Amino acid sequence: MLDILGDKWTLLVVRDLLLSGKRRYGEFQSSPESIPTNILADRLKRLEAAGLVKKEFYQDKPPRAEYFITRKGADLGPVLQEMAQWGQKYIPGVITPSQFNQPEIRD
Amino acid sequence: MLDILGDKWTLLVVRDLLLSGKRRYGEFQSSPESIPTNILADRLKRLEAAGLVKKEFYQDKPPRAEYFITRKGADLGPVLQEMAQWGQKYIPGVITPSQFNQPEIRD
DNA sequence: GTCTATGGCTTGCAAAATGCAAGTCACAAG
DNA sequence: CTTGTGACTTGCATTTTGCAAGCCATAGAC
Repeated sequence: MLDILGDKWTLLVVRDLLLSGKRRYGEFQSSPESIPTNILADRLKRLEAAGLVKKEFYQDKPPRAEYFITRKGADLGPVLQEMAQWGQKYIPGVITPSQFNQPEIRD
Repeated sequence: MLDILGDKWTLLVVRDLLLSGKRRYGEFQSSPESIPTNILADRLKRLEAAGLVKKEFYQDKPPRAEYFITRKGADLGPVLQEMAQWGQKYIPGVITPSQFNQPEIRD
């Protein structure tokens, strides 16, 4: 399990998918933590391989895709929420969004 | 937050402290995931610096210490439990101990 | 006394992962 | 036909990891 999630950037991508409703490459890149682009590509691949994320093309020329969270990935919600609470309590300046959007799940 | 926890080995050490009641260097080393010894030393230092762990010497010659979880560290319990549940559900062969021990907290 | 073991680390170094900048590819707009 | 956008890939220097070995103090075995 920690082989998949034991890594800063992976969790961040899952968080964006799950709590912020981000779907596109550019949206992930624009997160304030500014993930390096090659790492982002790599993590999306790994997450897809691990079945936490589904990649779907919404056009062919040029190929453009969106990333959706799967049920398996969405079930990490409680973990992220607990982490958010902990961060809120102990780390000054953590901003937890007051409301989460409910992500669209695709399997 | 992920600066502290976004790393496989750190979480593993916290888990051992929190759920398995381990306190000594050798006990952490003997976990089935077999953390490299230099990494272990480094993570314990970081955890102490981050205030999740307290190091206490129980003898002087030779110096021998035990590591205790702090309140701050113990509050990660719910996160670990959620992770454990997720792992149980999705990763075959994860063994969750049927009972956790209640850790001694030192601040 | 000398050898071996134990606990808790540190050191050296090769291998892997990361971070940054730059390049690519397909198209769309001005 | 030059510029821009989105989604990546590539190259390479830096950092982190993993493995083995070494070290230090003391306790127990012979």
